[in-house]
Amino acid sequence: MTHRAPFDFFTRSAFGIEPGSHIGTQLEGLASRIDLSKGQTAPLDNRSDRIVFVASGATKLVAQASEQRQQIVAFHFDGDIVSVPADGLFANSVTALRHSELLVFPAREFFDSAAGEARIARSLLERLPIALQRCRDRAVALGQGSATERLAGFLLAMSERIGRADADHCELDLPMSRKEIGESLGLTIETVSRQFGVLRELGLIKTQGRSRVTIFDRDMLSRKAGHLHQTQKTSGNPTN
Amino acid sequence: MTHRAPFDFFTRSAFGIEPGSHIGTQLEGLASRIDLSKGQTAPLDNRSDRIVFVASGATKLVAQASEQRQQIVAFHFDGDIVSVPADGLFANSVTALRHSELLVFPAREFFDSAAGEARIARSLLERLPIALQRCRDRAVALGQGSATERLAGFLLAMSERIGRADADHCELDLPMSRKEIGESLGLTIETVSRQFGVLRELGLIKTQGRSRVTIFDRDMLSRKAGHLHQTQKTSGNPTN
DNA sequence: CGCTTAATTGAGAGCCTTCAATCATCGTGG
DNA sequence: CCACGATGATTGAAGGCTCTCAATTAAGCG
Repeated sequence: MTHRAPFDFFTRSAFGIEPGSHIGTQLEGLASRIDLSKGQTAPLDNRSDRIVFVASGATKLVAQASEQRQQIVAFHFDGDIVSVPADGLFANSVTALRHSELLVFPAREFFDSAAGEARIARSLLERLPIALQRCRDRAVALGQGSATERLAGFLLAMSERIGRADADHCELDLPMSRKEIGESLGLTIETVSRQFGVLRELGLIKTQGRSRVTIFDRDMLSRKAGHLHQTQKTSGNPTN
Repeated sequence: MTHRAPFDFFTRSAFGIEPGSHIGTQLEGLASRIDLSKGQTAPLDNRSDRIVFVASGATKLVAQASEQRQQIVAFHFDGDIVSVPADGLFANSVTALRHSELLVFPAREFFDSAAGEARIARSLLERLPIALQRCRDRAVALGQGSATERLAGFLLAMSERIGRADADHCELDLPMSRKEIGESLGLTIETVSRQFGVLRELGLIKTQGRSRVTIFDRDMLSRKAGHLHQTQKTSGNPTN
């Protein structure tokens, strides 16, 4: 990738605008390009909000309360846009799970520019509620779900984002360690490992090596995750 | 309030635009006005996303996995904008904690209109990341925090949104029951009650009746919540 | 003032965590 | 290509925190 390839990918893939357009150059002026190798943390100024575009790679967004206690708030992959707030209740940071290329924007200026361009604004208004919904689903899982349910839900979510569906079963190469899965689900390494064992013995998944997971029965896994199913969906409420 | 007062309040307070403007009428055409009394659930069509504006009152956004298991995803108050997705992993609903006036928009059309109006787009791009951040903070609390930490964090968050700060201490009238607090924090009624007791015996709060809470020591409460404090904030990282 | 519902308090059970040890994986060097 | 070492993952046993079940007390409304 040349030095400006990430930005072109950004404008095109994220917003469907051609590089070189007025708004494109405007946004490019705001961007800082960052290259992270595995395990590196992006040097973000935590005094104001940032918008980070993951051009390639895989990253984790980490919230840190104390030195010892940290939680992974979200994982992000190629083409994802991440909203990274200034430190609030917790300190936030973006760390690469593998080599990643990022574009970093100051949030305020980015939104100022984006708001004036209908196409970009529309795209952001499309993406942000999705991120919000992902976060809510996670919050529900963290609040209500058992360890097994959390891991089942995690595997399903990951398979939808980075899985390779192959007929009935689905292959998955997890770019994160058990420790990181645990930090994302609010569980310990050991519990995560035990739950992998549970799902394995139920015949729902197979694991090969540290990162390869094969999902045999998506539907049953979804049931184990405590997710809503067709039969139990609230029947259409006509008003509105 | 007259029948169109909520909408005028909506355009003005949420976006700073005057009623009667082109975009104002356009949005008004999309809106359905809903009046909910305490305990009532908004009759939302769960087949597509909605945007709900809480003109007055207090509401809870509930995610329901099964009949028995439901979690409160967020509370909303006067002037809040709520993004209510179509049923995904869980079914979503909006229920009034007390009498509330809502404006309901179909999300797609709402965003289509909003994207073309820089002022509105900018305002939404301001609000959505805040909602996202609130959700993330909750997710961290649910994933990592003990029962005491969760309640402490909850009380702080509520005091910031609906508390009356009075010199050193802060008074709070909680519009939700212990059950609803529990459903929001992923705890049982009993545990919530016990944690109120813990915070009370620590001298951090006082409770009067079912809903009145007085916070004596915000700072200590914040510490109990496991939140980041000035002394432990990561020192400014200059790059970017 | 009495009744209904919500909140508090107590005792025991279950799930996850913690601590500890063993095993597997994978990158490295021979 | 294999052996080796380091790190990550798995497995086991004991303890703690929250949940469950049950009873009592308090609050708020008619």
